[in-house]
Amino acid sequence: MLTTVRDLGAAVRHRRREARLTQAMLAQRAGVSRQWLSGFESGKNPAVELGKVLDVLTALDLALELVSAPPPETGTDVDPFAGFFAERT
Amino acid sequence: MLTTVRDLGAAVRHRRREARLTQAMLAQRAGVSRQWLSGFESGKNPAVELGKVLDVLTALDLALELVSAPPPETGTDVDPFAGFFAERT
DNA sequence: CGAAAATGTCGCCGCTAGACGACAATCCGG
DNA sequence: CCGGATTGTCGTCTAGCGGCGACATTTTCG
Repeated sequence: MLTTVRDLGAAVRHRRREARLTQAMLAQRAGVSRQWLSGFESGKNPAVELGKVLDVLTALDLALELVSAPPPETGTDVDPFAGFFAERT
Repeated sequence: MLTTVRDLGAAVRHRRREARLTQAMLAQRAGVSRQWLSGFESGKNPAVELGKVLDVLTALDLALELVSAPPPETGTDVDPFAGFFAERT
């Protein structure tokens, strides 16, 4: 489950290597700069443009799925409609 | 399967409404501006920052998964989670 | 129907991601 | 150990994202 930019970057790197592609190759296929890809895979920039990321994923024949994340709260709540009480800080 | 910023935005909007949150509320919880959220849900900006998007997803108890996307050619891949959210036609 | 809430949109502006070129640092095979 | 390939990083510059405030529009509900 991917919740951070770092996770996503690492996953991409893993996948790229499986596909035996260099950063330069993938970058070109995805239409981004090699340097950008380098930084993204390292996850050092939390503000990477989503569009570019998706371009890279596409170039790797990958896509995203939305999954419900484990609520911080305890237990086994299988409640899709959870969270109707306002949490305020 | 989410391959575009638009899809992601639409999914977020859907989810937000299910959670009975206004843009303002969600925006605040996620630490983004209301206007930004408005634009993101409309998918009009392909260059939204991934970090902010992830913040919003987290605020909605959602996360991302990487799935292999069917290459234009080749066989039909199985994706168990297809249609998790309503697809915009 | 009318008022309030929710959402969309505009202009202005600061900030920084990203492109590019160049170079250092690694990695890796022969 | 050496040479090429791969990757990381550093400047510089530009474009455009995002925050904010204000207003228009749409939706909701009494």
